[in-house]
Amino acid sequence: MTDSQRVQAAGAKRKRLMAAAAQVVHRQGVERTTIADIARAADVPVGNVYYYFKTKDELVAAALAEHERRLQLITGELDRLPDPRDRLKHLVEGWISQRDEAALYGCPTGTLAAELDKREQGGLDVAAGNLIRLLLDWVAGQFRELGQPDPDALAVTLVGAYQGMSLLANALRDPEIMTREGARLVAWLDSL
Amino acid sequence: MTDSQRVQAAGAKRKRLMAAAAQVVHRQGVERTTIADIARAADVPVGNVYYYFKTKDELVAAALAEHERRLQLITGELDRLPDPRDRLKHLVEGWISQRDEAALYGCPTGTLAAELDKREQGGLDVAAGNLIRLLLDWVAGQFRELGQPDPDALAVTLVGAYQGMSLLANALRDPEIMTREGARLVAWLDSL
Amino acid sequence: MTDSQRVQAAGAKRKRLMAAAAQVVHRQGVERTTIADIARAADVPVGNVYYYFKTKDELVAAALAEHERRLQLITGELDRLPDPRDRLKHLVEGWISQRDEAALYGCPTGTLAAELDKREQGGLDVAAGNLIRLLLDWVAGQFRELGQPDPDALAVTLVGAYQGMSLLANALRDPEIMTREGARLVAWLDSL
Amino acid sequence: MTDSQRVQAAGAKRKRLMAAAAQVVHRQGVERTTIADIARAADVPVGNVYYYFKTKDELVAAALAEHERRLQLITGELDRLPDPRDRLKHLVEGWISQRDEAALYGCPTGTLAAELDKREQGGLDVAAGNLIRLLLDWVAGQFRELGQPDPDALAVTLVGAYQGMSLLANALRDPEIMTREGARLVAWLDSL
DNA sequence: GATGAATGAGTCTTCATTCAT
DNA sequence: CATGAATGAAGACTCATTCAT
Repeated sequence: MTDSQRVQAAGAKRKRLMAAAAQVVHRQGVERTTIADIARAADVPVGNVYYYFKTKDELVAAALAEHERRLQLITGELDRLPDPRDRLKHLVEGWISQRDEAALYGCPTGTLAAELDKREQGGLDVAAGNLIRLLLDWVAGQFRELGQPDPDALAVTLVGAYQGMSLLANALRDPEIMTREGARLVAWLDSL
Repeated sequence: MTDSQRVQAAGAKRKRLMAAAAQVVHRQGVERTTIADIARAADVPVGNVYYYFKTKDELVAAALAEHERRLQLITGELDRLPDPRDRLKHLVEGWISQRDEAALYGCPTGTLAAELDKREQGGLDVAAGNLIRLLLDWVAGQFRELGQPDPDALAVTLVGAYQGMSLLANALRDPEIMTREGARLVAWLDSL
Repeated sequence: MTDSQRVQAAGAKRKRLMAAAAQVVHRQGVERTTIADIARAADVPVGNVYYYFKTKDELVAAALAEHERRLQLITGELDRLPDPRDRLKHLVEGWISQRDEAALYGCPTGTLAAELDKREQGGLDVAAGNLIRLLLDWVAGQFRELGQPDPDALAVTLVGAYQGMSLLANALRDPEIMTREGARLVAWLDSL
Repeated sequence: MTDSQRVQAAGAKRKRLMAAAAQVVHRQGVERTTIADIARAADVPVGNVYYYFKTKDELVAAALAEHERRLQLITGELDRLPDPRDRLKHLVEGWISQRDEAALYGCPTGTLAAELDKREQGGLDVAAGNLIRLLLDWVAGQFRELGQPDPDALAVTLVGAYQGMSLLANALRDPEIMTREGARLVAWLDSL
């Protein structure tokens, strides 16, 4: 193994841990997830996890960062579309396509934020809030480009609707809620 | 102390525990709440809790039942209004009036459902779903009375919006989100 | 078991833990002593230790308190002697009588203070210092009664000599150092 | 880099590790010092430490050896003085000049010996004892040259006083104890 | 029923030591 | 020799649950 391969492997392990943290925490929640769970999912010995993340909270922060990375990927992709309305509609369609995941585990960011907001220390609640704000800001930017009078309020409405429908789909174990509400949102976007 | 007084006292203790469970769990989340936390809030000795609730899960179920009781109280009150549209508008205004609580801890039912849905066993996830369904059904009933074509879908939209705005208010620590989105919902109800 | 017996038993367990903490910590040092070691010595299940002492540091503080209690016992006993010079001489003779213990584990208070002073947080270093100050003050009081011009300095000399001879006896594993240095101190006291 | 330079560099690294071990262990104690602490202080990668010292105990032994080396330096220097009484007085004055260090961390050798004597295996306790014996023997030699009847006992008294005053200065965080007791020792040496 | 105390399984975290290159 | 990474054996601490009166 050459040096660059080793560095890659090390970076790869860190990435595996981040992805595993994001996935396992999404499925089980922060509090019900043990370091051992994440280690197992990433195929890393427990003791070794601490080489990459000094505390469980750092792993949760890494999960948040992973979700942020994914959000950036998605919005980056959408930004290539010329029409902001199309961007928003594709965003909603992406949500709909994740309906089964949402019905099983809810929105990754939303459920994480809800759980972390129960904490009083550590600042992870703020980090989760910032992640949601990132989405809100991007959405507001699209409404602004569309010439809407109050883009921030519209962003809250759209993202709020997403969070609400994810929560209901999850609570009722019914992915079709995502489909129906998603369709309504697309129609609403078209009506603006 | 007579027997009936004792029974009353015992019943009172049970009620105190349910109310404490509902409150503490709302504030701290299920996993971060210990039996001792609830016992302290209810002013009941720890060892005694188990005479009323055999497991922690039963206490969580009791918290759910307490929220159901409160929901029944609210809808029962609203049912006295002659106009179903008014009932829904008052419901939304009630949500707005709870904005500070929502910004601090989110919607009691929604955050509880989100957390319990991460579980695979015990059936508490179903119980939480049923509680939300209760609200959905009542809301759908109002839309039905209003002669709306798809009352169930409208109920999902309204309750989803509530869950979403609560989550955002909580994540961003901004109660005004409740005020603004609530106003939008009232206007929407008026427009139907 | 009656209530008073139960209270006694509970108090007895706490005392057992304090005595065990004092002994085991003296023998093994703070850092090499595990909670399990103390629990075993006190014949208490590990988990139960935390009912009485919330952290390991509290157990160490309890060991310090135990040593303070013993010091109070000793000085209280010595105070019954009419002559302050006799009190000091008996104090030294007590040290000599502990020579085997000293050769094996050093002075309980001194070794504890030396170890705790390596810490930066927690305040246990200060507590250990206060314990030593207690002995210093009592000794200074005797010198004062004897009409000595600088009782505090003499106390430092006497207690310092005790700490030094304990450390040397321990390091060289030679209890006779206590005997010889003790005899010198007694002669010195007589010469004042 | 030539071979001899490499050997020199390697030797330098070893020396850096020994010095770092002596310093860090003095400040933090053996048990609270990690290999990583020493490696960092010596600016040596952690994994590399094991090429020089196979175990942590060997590093502690190296710290002892470093203290022995320093002791040899000091006594070697003092041996150049013609008068053994002067040698002892300078020795004491050296202790006084280290008073701030003593108040913060105690006597390096004494605290190390006290901590190592809590161990049952490994022989480090014996090594620490030997180091102290080295000092005792040198001091006894001076008293012998002075024609004192019991030089060994006097050495125990002098070194014991040093250990005691260091411990008290450390426990009470008061360097002036070193100054005052040191002055007393100098006067005592003059009176012999 | 009431209560303080007891129990032990589970979790996070640290760190000496070893390994692969 | 050099080095970052790997490993696993502890150890502190928590807490749901049970027990003895």
